[in-house]
Amino acid sequence: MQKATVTQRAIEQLKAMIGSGELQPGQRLPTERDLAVQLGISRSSMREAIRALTVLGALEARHGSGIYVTQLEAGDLLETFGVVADLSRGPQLVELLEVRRILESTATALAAARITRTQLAEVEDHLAAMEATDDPDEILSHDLAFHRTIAAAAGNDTMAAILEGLSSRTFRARVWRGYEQEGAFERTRREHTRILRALTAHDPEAARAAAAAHVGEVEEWLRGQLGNATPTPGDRGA
Amino acid sequence: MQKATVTQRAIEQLKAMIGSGELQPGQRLPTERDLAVQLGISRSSMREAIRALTVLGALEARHGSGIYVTQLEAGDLLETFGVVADLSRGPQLVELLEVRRILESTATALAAARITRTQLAEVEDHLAAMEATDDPDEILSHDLAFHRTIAAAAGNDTMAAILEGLSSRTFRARVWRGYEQEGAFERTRREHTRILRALTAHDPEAARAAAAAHVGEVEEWLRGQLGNATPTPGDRGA
DNA sequence: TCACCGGTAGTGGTCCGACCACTTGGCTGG
DNA sequence: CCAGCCAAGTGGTCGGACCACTACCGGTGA
Repeated sequence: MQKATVTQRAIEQLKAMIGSGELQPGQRLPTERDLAVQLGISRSSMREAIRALTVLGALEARHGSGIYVTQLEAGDLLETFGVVADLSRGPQLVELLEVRRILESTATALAAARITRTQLAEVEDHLAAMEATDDPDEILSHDLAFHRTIAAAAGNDTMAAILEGLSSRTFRARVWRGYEQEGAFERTRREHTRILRALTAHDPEAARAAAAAHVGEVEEWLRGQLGNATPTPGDRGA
Repeated sequence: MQKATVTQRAIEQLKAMIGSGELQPGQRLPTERDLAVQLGISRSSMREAIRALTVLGALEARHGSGIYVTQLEAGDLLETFGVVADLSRGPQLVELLEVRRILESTATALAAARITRTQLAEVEDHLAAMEATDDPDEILSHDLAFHRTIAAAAGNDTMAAILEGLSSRTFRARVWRGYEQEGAFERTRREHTRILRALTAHDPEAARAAAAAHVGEVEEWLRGQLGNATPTPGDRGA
């Protein structure tokens, strides 16, 4: 471990400082120049280390102000999860959907037990908004909000953040481009309605089943696409 | 979107090139200097962009050789997940364990249905090795391998990679330091044995229950710790 | 007195050019 | 023919300069 690059070591040191609590959430770090001196490296290398922790969601650099530790909450650290979904291809997309199915069904079940009247109304609004427009972008947007609200109601922010990454806009846009063109719209509408009904009835088991079926539907469709000669979005043929 | 920093834009461009398939897995990129010229930025900024995609697991820089696109497999891209676990604190650790419980129980259930004789033997070996030594490090090591082998047998590499991150060495070491000191060893042994029995019997439901109970045990313990005054590992008291 | 505003010191962002460390592949000499 | 050396090319590091932006402080006028 002695032969690691200088930058890599700087990353580890910063990570250790954050992990050990030496650097508290929200706290401001010394300047890039000072940090570089402290760790005995050049400012260039220091900047690379900072950039690394920035993309990981642990640090945040504000131009003209300074470098700060994020709140280290689920949303901050799991933002990179969306990148994974964006760069995944072919069979891996199916695996991701499988993970989503597992988590989403559980989250929906939890939500059924815990959801408040206010949250329930919000879910209903998004469902209504989906049916009120023809603009695909807007539909997708409300679809995402529909599931996001449910995930939030489940009460586990970490799970919600992961699901957010697994449903990121570009990821879904890629898959849905083909999916919705097969007239799957009506089916999606029915599935969403069933989920909402289960939530309203506070019936976890029904909610779990409805959510699993909903995601599983897309999953199955995508699995079928992979067998075809027609290249699936995100599947760059060898 | 026009006002983003130069480096940030370079990151997006590289990401887009990979996502669109313009850059294939394993392919070698132009040199840093050439890339900088292509995107019209300095080499410093280009290096930061490359560093960013390197920590995300999308690129790999080999000193003296060049920059290459990774295979973009689950293991490559989800490596950052371990960092999340390392930097999470207090209540967030419980949420992570909850996610792990959900995924691990499902993975174990899947494994029960699909596991081969060879894999089963491997799981058994790790269990035996755990009981044959007193060295905590070695025990933890075989414990991780025990679950890793099961996750692999489930047949979903993406899920296995996520679980790997959720069980990363430092994460578990932090939690276990206190956990195992409460004589939870014997209980862990019993739980592992029950999991193995369910796998051997190819009984998914029993496997799911055993795995959920296993993780849930630690989860409950940690939840209890948070209420105490005694600072939990990873919980830097305000 | 207080709100406004201009300036200014300090911060991150960008660029440049040089040199170092390592890999690779070809060339040389046995 | 092969082993070993050597040189070109690559990423890694460094230092310094300048730009863009923020935040704070002081003066100014109502």
